[in-house]
Amino acid sequence: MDRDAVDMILEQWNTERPDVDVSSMGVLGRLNRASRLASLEVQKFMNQFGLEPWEFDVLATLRRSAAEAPLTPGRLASLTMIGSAAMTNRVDRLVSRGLVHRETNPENRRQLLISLTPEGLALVDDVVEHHVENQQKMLQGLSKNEQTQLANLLRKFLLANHDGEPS
Amino acid sequence: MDRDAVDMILEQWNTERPDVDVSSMGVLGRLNRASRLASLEVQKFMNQFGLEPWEFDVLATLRRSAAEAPLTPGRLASLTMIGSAAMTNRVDRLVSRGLVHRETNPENRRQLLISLTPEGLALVDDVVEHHVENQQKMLQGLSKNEQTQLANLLRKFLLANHDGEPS
DNA sequence: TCCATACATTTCGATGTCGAACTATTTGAT
DNA sequence: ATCAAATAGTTCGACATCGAAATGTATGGA
Repeated sequence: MDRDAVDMILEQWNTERPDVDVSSMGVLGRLNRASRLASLEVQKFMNQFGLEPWEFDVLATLRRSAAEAPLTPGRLASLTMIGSAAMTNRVDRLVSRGLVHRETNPENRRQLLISLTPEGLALVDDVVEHHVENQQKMLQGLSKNEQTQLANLLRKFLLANHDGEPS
Repeated sequence: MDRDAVDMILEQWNTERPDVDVSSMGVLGRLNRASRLASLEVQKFMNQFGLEPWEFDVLATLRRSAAEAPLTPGRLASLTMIGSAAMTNRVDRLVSRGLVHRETNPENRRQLLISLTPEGLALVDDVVEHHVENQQKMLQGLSKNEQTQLANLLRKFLLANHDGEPS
């Protein structure tokens, strides 16, 4: 098996601090780098469609939740893992691009309900197909079996570290 | 095996768009979430030592490279995966905290050489020990064997996607 | 030797996020 | 029925990053 940049880093640590067991960096360092690398690729990909990754993130969250009650900014924020202040900003921009609707909930006038416009729906339905194709290209270095293994190990990590969003 | 948040997301997609194979999201979605989760934990951990993660990142990069020629801002930037403009800012702050030294290279006055002060060295040497302990705690949901598998799969992903920094 | 080019770093303007303070609405205890 | 507390969203100021332009230094060919 070939060596990667993290192998070099671990070697440096073992030279400088042989008393410290840095094997955990072999896992978490690669986790970090792999995620960055994938995000960069998604950025390049989305830009081809005139989208920023955060825009797709919101649109896709709305699209896949179609069966549920309409989403509020707060719920959208927690689903996309950002603060509510940032979601105000994101919704602003998506509204002015005509991709989502923002209307106050008549049954609870503290909340807003965010929904896809026909344009937003058509866009996300188109982009998501190409997006998963692009993801498959990123994963083609791993066999289908290895992909499943990787997903399972990451799930285990997530569950062990209390991942999960509030109701 | 228990279900996590990503399982729910995949299920939603399968309901809304059964024509799209979203299994790649099972891998890359978890990769993203796991990395975020780990970064948040590192943030909390570093704050206990009065450090921001980016500060530790720079100090640790300097520390583990001690055997090599001193690092320039540009090299530091590429090793820590940020732009050179951001590294100017980081070094500024670390200098004013007295943790690193910045001096022009007499042999090439375009470059600067960044080095740890005694205070910076002592700090990073202390923190890194606790840091890896904290990382081990994050990984304790996985057996030693599973940790190795995970590292190997991530390495394979990284190599397949041309990770690696310029010389 | 001169000067165009390459290189290393910094400055500048723009962007996106965060936490805290603020406004508006609802809920629940009395 | 009233009002304090809880909830939802927005505004504000601070901060770290980015890409592009600017500055300063070195190199190599004529």
